[in-house]
Amino acid sequence: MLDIAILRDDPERVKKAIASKNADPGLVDEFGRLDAEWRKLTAALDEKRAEQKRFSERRDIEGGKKNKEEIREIEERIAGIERDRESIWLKIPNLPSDDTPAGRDESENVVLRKQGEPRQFDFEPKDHLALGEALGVIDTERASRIAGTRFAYLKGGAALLEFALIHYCIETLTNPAVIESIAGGVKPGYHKKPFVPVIPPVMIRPDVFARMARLEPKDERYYIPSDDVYLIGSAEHTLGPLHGEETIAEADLPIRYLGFSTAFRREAGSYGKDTRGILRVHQFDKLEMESFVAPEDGITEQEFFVAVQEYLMWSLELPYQVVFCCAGDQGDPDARHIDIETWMPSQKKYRETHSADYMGDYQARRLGTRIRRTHAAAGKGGKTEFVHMNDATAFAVGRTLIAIMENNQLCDGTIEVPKVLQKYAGKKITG
RNA sequence: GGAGGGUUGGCAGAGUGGUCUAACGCGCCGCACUCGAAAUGCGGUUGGGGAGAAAUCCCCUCAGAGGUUCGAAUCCUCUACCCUCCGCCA
Repeated sequence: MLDIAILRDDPERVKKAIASKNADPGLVDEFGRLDAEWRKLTAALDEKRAEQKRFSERRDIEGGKKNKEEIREIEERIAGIERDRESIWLKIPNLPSDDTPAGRDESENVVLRKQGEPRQFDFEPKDHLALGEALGVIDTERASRIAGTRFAYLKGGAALLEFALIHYCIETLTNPAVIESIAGGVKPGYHKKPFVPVIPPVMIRPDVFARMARLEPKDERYYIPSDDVYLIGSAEHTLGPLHGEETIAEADLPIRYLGFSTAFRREAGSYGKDTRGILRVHQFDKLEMESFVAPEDGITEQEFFVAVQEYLMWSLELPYQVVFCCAGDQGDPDARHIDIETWMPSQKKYRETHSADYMGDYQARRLGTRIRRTHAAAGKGGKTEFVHMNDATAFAVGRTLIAIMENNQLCDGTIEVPKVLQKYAGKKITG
């Protein structure tokens, strides 16, 4: 939810900004019209209510009765307008940061940097499914008979590799020395607090989901009508609301979580896309970073998250590129969106394996997550304001498995385990 | 699934129809004292919203929604959550 002050003070700026995200700028005019009406009625209602108090103080029962009816009338008119205003308000997406590249869709995303060279094979590389089936570690055929398309069994070496990634990731992100060095690389002296590992709920109530601005598109979500809950599409969905309706002391920031959960996605509208293997499936496991910081640290924190992602991918020795997503490719609640794409030899292109989203206060406003300033330095002592939130992938396990299998395959169809994972999964996957 | 008890500001906690404009305390913020701090003293401190150039004034907010009443933290209804016990269960 966007700050109402911006909507009122500079609607033209908002119109321009949301148009760049392919949203309808007419929403802003519609909001302005309803807001003006709402303000007029609210002033009238407040006056009537003040009057009502005076009637009751005087024990003027007759006057109170009559005035009360007038209050009800105005209340009814406001209720409708308020509902309309709210529904328009929620449709207005977050504004892109100043440095977000312009562009209508992903074709206009900007590659910021590349790391590692795609490997030159002296044989024809296979894709992950061919490799996995030959080794007997990925089974989509039986999975489709049992659960439907876009499901898979990960067995043996593939399962071990998943646990290795999880173990390695948790060990890395909870290691104070590693985090200090990554944070220091982003900005000297930047917050060096390690992550707290979390296993969050995988079900979420509709109202909370909406406050996270992640309920839409509903087609993409699994819904369980008997209990009125949704399955999450990312640990972000239940980590983000963790401090809803709370006021966090500034001294306790940043709060950094590393969530591990299964993610559920219906993949509606992706029929026929990426149907082979486990690149796009209904159920996959993911390690997700989520953090709460003071507004002035918001962008640095996102850069820190990207640095963590790069550290992880660099240490796995996988070739990747960092991409700044243009305004048109940003999610609704995002102010700044950066992706990491990893080289997939079978497709001879980089595919998205990570994303890092900076939301500013867009989610925090509706979640009611505030911080209380404790330092008088900036004249902010004791004041509360909305926290700024970031979320980012640490490992989308399935896609990382694909990248490891395809990039590290040998001519005999076995797979070399990245060095940093060998102590958990052995040197090689042979089936 | 059944029975009972709860939910009050950042925290703790009083308040069972009319100065609740929510006590006392802790914490927090500001000021004074101090070289600085602690201690102390004084003042402020839920969160939102509206009107106004401003000073300021007003409204909402006691888990959430609705109701009764001239008047609700307090009475009624529903919902959510927490605690205790029983049942079931990994």
